[in-house]
Parts: sequence; structure tokens; C-alpha cells
Amino acid sequence: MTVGIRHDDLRRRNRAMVISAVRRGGQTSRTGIAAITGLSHSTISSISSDLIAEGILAEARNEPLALKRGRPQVGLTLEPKAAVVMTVVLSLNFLAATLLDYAGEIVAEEQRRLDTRAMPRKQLIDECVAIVRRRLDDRKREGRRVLRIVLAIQGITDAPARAMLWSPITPHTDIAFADILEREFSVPVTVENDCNMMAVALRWRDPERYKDDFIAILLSHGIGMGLVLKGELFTGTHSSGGEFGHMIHRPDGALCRCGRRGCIEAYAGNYAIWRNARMMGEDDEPVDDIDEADMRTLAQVARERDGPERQAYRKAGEALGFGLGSLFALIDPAPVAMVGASTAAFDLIEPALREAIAKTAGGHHSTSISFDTEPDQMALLRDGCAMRALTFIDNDIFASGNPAQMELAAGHEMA
Amino acid sequence: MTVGIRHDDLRRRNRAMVISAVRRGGQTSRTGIAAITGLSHSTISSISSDLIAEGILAEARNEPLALKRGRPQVGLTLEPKAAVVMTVVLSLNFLAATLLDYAGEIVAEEQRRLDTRAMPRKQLIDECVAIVRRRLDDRKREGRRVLRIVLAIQGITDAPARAMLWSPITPHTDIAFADILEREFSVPVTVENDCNMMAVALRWRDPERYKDDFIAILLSHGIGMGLVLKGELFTGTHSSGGEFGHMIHRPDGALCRCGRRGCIEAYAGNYAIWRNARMMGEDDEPVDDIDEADMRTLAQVARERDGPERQAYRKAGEALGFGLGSLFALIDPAPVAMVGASTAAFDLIEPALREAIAKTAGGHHSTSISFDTEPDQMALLRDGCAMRALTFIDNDIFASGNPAQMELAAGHEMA
DNA sequence: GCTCTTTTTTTCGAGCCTCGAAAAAAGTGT
DNA sequence: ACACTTTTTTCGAGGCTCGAAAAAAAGAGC
Repeated sequence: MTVGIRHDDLRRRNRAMVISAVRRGGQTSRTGIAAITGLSHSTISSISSDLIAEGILAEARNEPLALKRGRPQVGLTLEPKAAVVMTVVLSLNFLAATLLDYAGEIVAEEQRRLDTRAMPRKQLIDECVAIVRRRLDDRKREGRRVLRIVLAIQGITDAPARAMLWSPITPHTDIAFADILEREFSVPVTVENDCNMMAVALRWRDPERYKDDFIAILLSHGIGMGLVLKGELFTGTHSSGGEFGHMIHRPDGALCRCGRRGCIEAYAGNYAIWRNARMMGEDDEPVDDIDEADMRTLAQVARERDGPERQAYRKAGEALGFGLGSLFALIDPAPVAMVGASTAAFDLIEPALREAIAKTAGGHHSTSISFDTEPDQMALLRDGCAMRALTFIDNDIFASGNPAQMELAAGHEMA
Repeated sequence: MTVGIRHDDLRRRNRAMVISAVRRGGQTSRTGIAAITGLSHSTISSISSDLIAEGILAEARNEPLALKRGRPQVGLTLEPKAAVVMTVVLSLNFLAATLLDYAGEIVAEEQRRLDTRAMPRKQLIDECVAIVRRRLDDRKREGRRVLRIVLAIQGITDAPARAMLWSPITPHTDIAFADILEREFSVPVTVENDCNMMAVALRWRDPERYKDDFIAILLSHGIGMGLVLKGELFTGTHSSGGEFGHMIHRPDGALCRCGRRGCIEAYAGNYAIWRNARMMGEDDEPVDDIDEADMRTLAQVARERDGPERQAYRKAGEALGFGLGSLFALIDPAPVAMVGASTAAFDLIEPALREAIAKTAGGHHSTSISFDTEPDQMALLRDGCAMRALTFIDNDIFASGNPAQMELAAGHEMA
């Protein structure tokens, strides 16, 4: 049973609402916030003066919001110096860390290539710890306390966002990154699934198109998905869930990277398209990594002539289409964003995809389903992590005007 | 953006919490409620004395709750006379209406057989209106106002629970039952999917087993599903969703009742099992209805010898297993309840089901997934509707001590 | 340049709500 | 009968939001 609502919860929630309104709206006046939240002007006035005094919001005295009669609106903005967050992205052979201020501006960045698949467990962990340490020591941080680290991992994470359970980028499993980094740096950490963070980013980037319900599908070596339903990120009950790529397309079908058979990924992942285009057997062990240039060449050949290459893309489209059809049977159709470098070949995939989806129960209005493509997954990923970290600070730290918490945030060095 | 929290919301939520604690706990003391909700004793005292004065709760003076030292606890119960709700169940060739008091006890019942499939649209509607009118006129109602009607329909309903969009029980589509009944009787109505109501009922009936995440699958002429995730009934974005039976098992496979091909239902529904057992073609038009006795005979034959009958059940198990595997890839494994008369043959289905699920990504620990069977779907359905209606009254009418609402509830005759 | 009008923001008192402490109530044990 | 224990109610304090009114900060008009 949910716990009863106390009096102080009330203030906390309304503070959170004010912060959220400013984060969404950019520069927003008190009157605007009152309109959005439905709270009275007096309440907004009281809360915002508190937040300004606490150094969370700031008044943007420079540019007036509107040129009309009457007292001009004073825009409220997020105070960049209020906090700093760090995002860490761990993908196949790639590690990146970014430091951002409270307003979401990038303060410092670092990217590295490394051979994640060959690394021993300890070295993989140490690389992550090291990159975090270097960015924490970055002088551009200017002593502002890092209040949150969000680590996005390609693979499955656990439901409390504490650990990586399984990942295609390493043979090792069950790495409790959150515990490890928290022990090391005394900053709260969460570990998130990469596709989920992409979905979060899409929502912030284009709230018109990606409103309350949409699907982000990553077309890459493997197939991933981030799902937002009713305004909430959809996750599994025990894990990050949403493993669209491992729904079954054909029972006992092609061999998947996960060791099982017939998964959607075993038809639509880069390795599967490659395998089919090269007319290898469906039982052949998936190759480890395919150069992006090779995939581009493959797509070009498929565009030029009707051969096994074009067939391979057709099979990918078919798998994705039937998979989406099954998904739509569960959740109803929703806008779809195709993310990743392989979306460059989406023109080869789409016809078969639409054909397949039209054969399914969820495909009722298959022509009206929109597919957008977004090739740059890394930028999306970083933005998603940043918003995840910042909204955590908004809701769980700054919303409760708890003096102890605030002091921590203001502290110039960490424990 | 969610609207800000006002002061009166606070009381309303805490009132709802008190009512909910009593509905769950049966006879509960004020102290117990304070412990469950985390609210202070003074708050509980104040709220419960209000609720008693308003005739929503009552003190159960008869039996003491515990035999220990100190002032004995006074049990609070739901006041049965506070309201009355009606449930209406519309299934294939069957219509039932039940009147229940605020404590959930049945006041009056009526069941009818009718040929839903052959009925014109108007007649189907009229039958529903008529059964509601008869039960509203029932003298056992004793003038207590009916505050809610919940209509459960086998088929797809829309997300706001206002209309039936499609159903296998009738060729007619898009019937706005909620509007029709509300116009007729001036009582709020919702239209719910039958399997969703079964899931609701399971949760109330056995909260230990069916906690926050579980799946109810209806094995019947068709295949339906009710899904509870994170304590919430899972629905689609536009419709009741969760059409597990129409996820794709085999692309371009067997002909389904819905007109498409390869749906799970086209292998696991009674008509599919029948079709396979009789060695008819997978393209053969599904039969309309199969006698329950015939299905029992079929199962008996399948148990006795290894022939097409047993194979048919194997295929059903396989379809359900791969389907659950795909579902588990999205939501992670959860307890499953198999509901309906056809669960009598679950012993024939289970081996192939477990075999299939073990081949999928979600089937990691396939042996640990529990399958319960619950043959009596009608009782479950009625209970689910009743709880749906009653909790609506709890949360949306009685929780807000709105005098206007309360007066309506107390009124002895309807508008 | 001054006053009037308009719009935004702050101030102030009223009304609720929850909480903790203390008091009252209603039994059991001896 | 009296002491003890546990539940429930009462009461005053402290917070929060709200509406109304006041204050602030411009543009418009002359």
C-alpha cells in the first residue's frame, strides 16, 4: 500500500513541479508556471523565491519575455552552478564520459576506444572508474559538487538500475557498477539500458512527436528498444526489459547472438543481414563486429540489384514488421523512431516491414504509422543520460528543501 | 504536465487511503490503519469519524479484534448500505447482471442465454439495457442508489473504457455502451475487457500470489490476456490492449478467427485445437463454437493415445510457450494464471509450453515459472467487475467528501 | 515629463490539514 | 478495587495554499 501523504510532501511535490516547468519551458515567468501547474500565484511566488534563495533557480534579467503593456514578466531559469552531473556511456569498444551543469550544458567530455570484448572483468571496471575519476578531477568542474552519475550500458540492466546483468559487449555478467562507483566516489549512481536513455532523449528533444507513447528501436549490430507508454519509461519487472530484439520471430529459426533461435535480432541485426546477404547458413555463428563501411557497401549493392543482399534486407524488414505487429497487439500502435547508423539502409527495410505489419492484428492502420530515423545514437544516448541525471536531482534532491541535502549540494568538495 | 497539488487533494487522498485499507483488510482498527498508511493516529481518528458520520464506514462493535490487555481495538468495516453497484457481463451467447452492496455482497443476480452472434445490433443493445433496467428495479436494492455500472465484454474496448470496439461475440463493432447506458439510467458506466477484469479479481482473491506483476491467460474458444505490471492493470494506449492471442506465432501461418494468419490463437484457441485434432487444414475457416463436452472428449482421447489429438494440444502448448517467451522478453517472467474451462486440459498443454518457453530469451528460469489454473472464469469475471466498480466509488466519490457527491449517493431515487 | 492603464509579482490574513503530546476511554490482571 | 496497558480522542502548534489587495514595473497617451 502506498504511504499516506504528509504535509511536507505537499510542498515537495509543488517545488518539483515548479522546477520541472522551468526545465521544460526554458525561460518561464512565474505567471506562466502558475498557469501550467494550476497553483495560485501566491504559491508560485513563495516557492520560486525559496528556490532562488537556495541557488536552484535564477532570474534572467537580461531579455524580457514579451513586449507588451504591463509589468514585464521576469523569466526564471535553472541556475547552472546549482550542480553538476556526469554521464558515462559504455558501448562495444567505446567508453565516454560527459560532465554537464545543472542547466544541461556540457562542461567537459572524454571519449576512448577500447577492446571491451577481450577485456578481463577487472580491467573493464577499472576503465570505467578511471574515466569517472579523470572527469571528476577536471578543473572545469570548478569545485561544483557532482550530484549524480548515470551510466548507460548496451545490454540488460536490473530493475533498480544498480547493475549490468548481461551485455553483448563483454562476456562478463552481473557487474554491480552502481555499487562500485558509489563506493569509489560517494556519488549516487544508476545504471541504465542504452535504448531506454535514447527514448528519454527523444522525448526531451521533440516532445510534440514523442509525447506519451512511442517506441525507439535501435538498428545496429543487435536490435534494441526503448519504450515510453503513458508518459512513463517502460521497463521489465526485474530487468530493464523491453528486449524487442529477442522476441521470437520464427520458432526454432535462425541462430541468434544470444545463443537461442529465431529471435528478431537473428534476422534484423547487422550480423544477421550480413549472414543472409553472404548466403551463409542460418545456423552459422554470428560474426563479432561488422565495419560500418561494409554495411554501407552492402546496402548500396542491395539498392542496385535484386540479389541476396536485397533479400537479406527484406528478411530484416519482415522480422521487424511481424515483431512490431506483435508488440502493437499488446500496446496498440505508436510512433516509431528508428535509431542508429543502420537506419541509413531503412529504405531497404521499410517496404517489407510495412508489408509484414499489415498482416498483423496491430497493423490495422499500418500506413498511418510513422517511422522516423535518427542516425546519431551517441548524441541521443548522452542527452538521455543527462536528462535522467538532472531530473533525478530536480525531483529527489532539490524538490525537498531538506537543509542537509542542500548543504551537500553546496559543498565544494566530496567526502 | 500533471497539475499541482492543492490542499484539498491532500485530504482526499488520505481519505481514499483509509477506505482502501478497510476494503483490503476487512475489519481493521484505527491503529492498524495508522500503521498501514503511515499517517498519525490523530489524522486517522479525524478521517474515520468523518467517514462514519457520512455513512461510508461503520464500527463493528460485535466481535473484538484481539484478546489482549488494554483498550480493545474497534474494528472498522465498510457500511454495506453506503451504495450499490451493478456488474454486467456480456460473453458469447450469455448475459448476466449482478447487484452488489458497498461491502461487496451480492444483492441480486440474473443470467440469460441469448444468441449474441445472430442478433442485430439494436437487439443486442436492447438486451443489455433491459437486464440493467430489471436489476435496477429489483426491490432488494431497497432504494439504495446505484453509483456505478461496470460492463465487461469479451473483446476489445477503448482506452477510456467507454465503448466496445470489436468482439468475437457479435459481427457489430464500435458500440458505445457507456454512453447508451448512461443516457438511459444516469449512472456512470465503464466498459471493460473481460480478461482485464479477471486479472483484477485474481489480485483481490489471492494478493499473496498475484501481487504486483502477473499474467492471466484465458484459454477458451479464443485466447485472451489480462496483465498486471507494477501493481497497475496494463492496457493499450488506445484500446484495452494486451491482445496476447493475436501476437504472431508463425508468420503467414494458420488462419485465425480474426482473419489474419499465424496468431497464437490460431494454434491455441479451442477452434484451433479442434481443427488440428480433426486434421483439417490450417487454412480451414474456424468453426463458430465447440461444445465443452466435445472438448473434454477430445482431451480424453489425447490423454489415451498419441495421435492427432495429442499433437493438437502440443501445438497449442508450443504457441503459448513461444508467445509467453516473447512476452517475457518484454516484461520479464511473472506468475501466470490459466483461466477458463479449457484449463482442464492444461496437463496436455504444459509440457510443450515449457519446452517452447525454455527456448526463448525470457525463459531463463522456465522451471521456476508457476502456472496456476482457475477453471471458473465467470465468477472471476463478476468479482473483478465488482471490485472495479467499488474501488471507483472509493476513490472517486467517497474519497472527496464533496457534499454534492455525497448527497447524490444518499439520494433514494435516481434522476 | 507626467499620468493612466495594464500586467506581473508580492504581501497578508483566513482556512485547512497533519502532527505530537496529553488526556480520556475501555478493557485485563491481581 | 486498583494498577496497568492499549486504543482513541482532543487540543494547540506549525505549515501550506488560496484569494484579495497592494505594490511594482513597465507601455500608452497627451
